[in-house]
Amino acid sequence: MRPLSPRQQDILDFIRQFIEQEEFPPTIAEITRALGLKSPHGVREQLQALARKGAIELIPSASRGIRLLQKAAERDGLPLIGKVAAGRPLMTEANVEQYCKLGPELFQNKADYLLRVQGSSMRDAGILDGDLLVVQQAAEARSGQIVVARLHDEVTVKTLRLAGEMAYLEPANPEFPVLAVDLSKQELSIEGVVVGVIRNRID
Amino acid sequence: MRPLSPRQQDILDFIRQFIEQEEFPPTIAEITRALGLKSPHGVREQLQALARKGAIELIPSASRGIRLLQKAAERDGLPLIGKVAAGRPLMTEANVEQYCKLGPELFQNKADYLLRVQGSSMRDAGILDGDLLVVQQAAEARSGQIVVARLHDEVTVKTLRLAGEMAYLEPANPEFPVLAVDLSKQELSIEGVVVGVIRNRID
DNA sequence: CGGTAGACTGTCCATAAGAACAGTGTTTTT
DNA sequence: AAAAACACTGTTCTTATGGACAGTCTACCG
Repeated sequence: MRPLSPRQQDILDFIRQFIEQEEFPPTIAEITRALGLKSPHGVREQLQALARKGAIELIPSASRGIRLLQKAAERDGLPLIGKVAAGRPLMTEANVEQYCKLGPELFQNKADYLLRVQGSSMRDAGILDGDLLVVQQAAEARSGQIVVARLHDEVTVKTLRLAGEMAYLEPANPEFPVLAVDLSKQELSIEGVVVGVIRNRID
Repeated sequence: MRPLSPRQQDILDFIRQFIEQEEFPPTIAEITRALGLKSPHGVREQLQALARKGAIELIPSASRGIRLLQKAAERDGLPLIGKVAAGRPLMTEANVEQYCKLGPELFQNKADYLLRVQGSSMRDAGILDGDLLVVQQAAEARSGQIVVARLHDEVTVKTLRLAGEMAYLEPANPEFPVLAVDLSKQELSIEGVVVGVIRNRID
């Protein structure tokens, strides 16, 4: 989306806030008054500019015919990725089981997708089989973070430890082995960082 | 709220569906057309009836001035209860830290409120200090369920075990003791059943 | 048996609101 | 230096929309 001018941002912010408060979009005249302008035509042009830039959609001849075109994540929620098909990127249509709405209050807007945990290798970190991990997409991670990583075409969730050229993928369960990766020889790709956990089945 | 007539329910359903699809409420004329009616006045009366019955709010003179009055949980999200003030019921205004929106896809609409965990007595059940428990309000629970219970004016989260007149509140951490309650002598009140866990701080 | 609520048709009015045209001046980009 | 985008004022036109009045018919409820 092309960048918005400050004034266009003002208008967009006002529309957003108005919808939040009133539950329906404002009329052009209401926007005009709110911005302290005297003629509705200026606002009208700005709305058309916003529509051209893809920020909103204008429904012709409909009163309050303004629709915000926010990103899919806000409208449909976060994609929930269940089984991961081998060899394909995580966020593929085929991997998405459903979409889950999650307020931005939790996870501070960091969440990009949800991933269903398979196995109990992170049990001692309070991550159990069947839990949903809240993942922020990232290509890099700091040592000590719990990451979603891809190694030999397999996706795994482990605590990342970095030491020079070596990377260690540590489980949080003594029954599982630590995976050691020599970054100069093998490729380890970080898919994301775990920022939260959701468990919706108790027992 | 007084019961709605079938026709009023139709209209309410249509408004709901229209908002879902278009992101703004319909005009009276649009409702009229959608229901296959020929005069807008009938619809108008029905809308006023719906407003009297508290299902909607009509904003005078505003085009599309219909506001759905659904329950607070749907609009504001679930109340998040942080520290519990002693001696007072859980769901008191003063106990609510904030409201969190959670889609109904997770937790199948069972969630009534969120409760912040204090302490690690349920560690081995994957419930850690600071986690948010998703709680369904209930006065009774089955043996084996993880419950929010009140004992001597103190709120605690434990696994419930029932055996005749005795109730046991079992922690999921060997460092904590099992609480035994003789139901014929002491009162144990169940506040709710844990139906999920949310962790929004990793590390 | 009258009263009330529900479920409409049909007409009319005032105004709310989108759409369009004619301008003005500034800033940014090419 | 010209073109394009930005940021407006001001006016006019049409239609979309809420609001009101006058009726009709049915089903209940006490």
